[in-house]
Amino acid sequence: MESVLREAGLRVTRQRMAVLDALKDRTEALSAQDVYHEFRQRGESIGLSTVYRALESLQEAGLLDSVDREGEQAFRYCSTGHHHHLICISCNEVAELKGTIVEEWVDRVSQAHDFEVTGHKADIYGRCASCSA
Amino acid sequence: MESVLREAGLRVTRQRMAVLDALKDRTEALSAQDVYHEFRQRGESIGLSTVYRALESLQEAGLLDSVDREGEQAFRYCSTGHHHHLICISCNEVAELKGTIVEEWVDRVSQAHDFEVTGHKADIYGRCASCSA
DNA sequence: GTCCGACCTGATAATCAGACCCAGATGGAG
DNA sequence: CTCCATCTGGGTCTGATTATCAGGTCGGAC
Repeated sequence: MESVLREAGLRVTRQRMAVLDALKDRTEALSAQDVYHEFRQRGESIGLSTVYRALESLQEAGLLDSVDREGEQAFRYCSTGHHHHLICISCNEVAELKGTIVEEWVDRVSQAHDFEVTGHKADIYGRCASCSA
Repeated sequence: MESVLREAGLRVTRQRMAVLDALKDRTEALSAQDVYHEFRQRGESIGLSTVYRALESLQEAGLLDSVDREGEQAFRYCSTGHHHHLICISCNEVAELKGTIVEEWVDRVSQAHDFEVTGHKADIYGRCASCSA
């Protein structure tokens, strides 16, 4: 686990490991505020700024994916490689979607419009099976 | 133009017409702040809250589409009917993309995951032909 | 193991989009 | 023309995120 941080050129600090731990083995997306409050409730001390920075650098390192949530950004520990998400707006559960259909669409339309793509969003929002039951 | 507002059950006010005018005949997306400052520079008086409210109701009425911009929401006057966008991050130009490939993908994966879809995002970001030149 | 500089942390202040409030203004139905 | 539900403005509030900066710590060099 530490090695991942090292490989990303990040120092291994208690806080970064703690943030990574908070997200590892979870399939929901948590916002910086969520993570911060979880630590606080558990009595662990960490600065809010640190949580924001940790999440940002872990995302840049490719360890976390971020998903848009009404007015805030949430993060999920995801497999490497590009993919999309199925996001439950009720429990924040996020399922990964592999596949290249979306990318093919992006390539096709961007070429047709002579458009230089820098990124795309393709996520699905709704209620997961257990929440809609 | 007024009729569109009426049909949407909205009163026809100077402010709403002005906001609609500011976006009509333009292919870029403008944020509430953008619209507000445009009015101010032109010496026209309008409240910021009013701009937010006007954009929101015009969007609900289906006259405007909104696109995500780094940390803020921007609006574009679009054709009716569901579609996606090609968004230039340099000049805010937004092109409409018709087609159903994305919708088919959404249907397929949501059924496979027993997921009740409430919405999806599928927009492409980059630089338009003239900006990347 | 010790040292030191670069990087990291945390508390607080600053920012920034957007929501809220409420008194006053005004569409538009009758 | 009247009336009132709706709309407006502006000032305040909120909540997420970023900036600042002094002090702390990681880890390569020795």
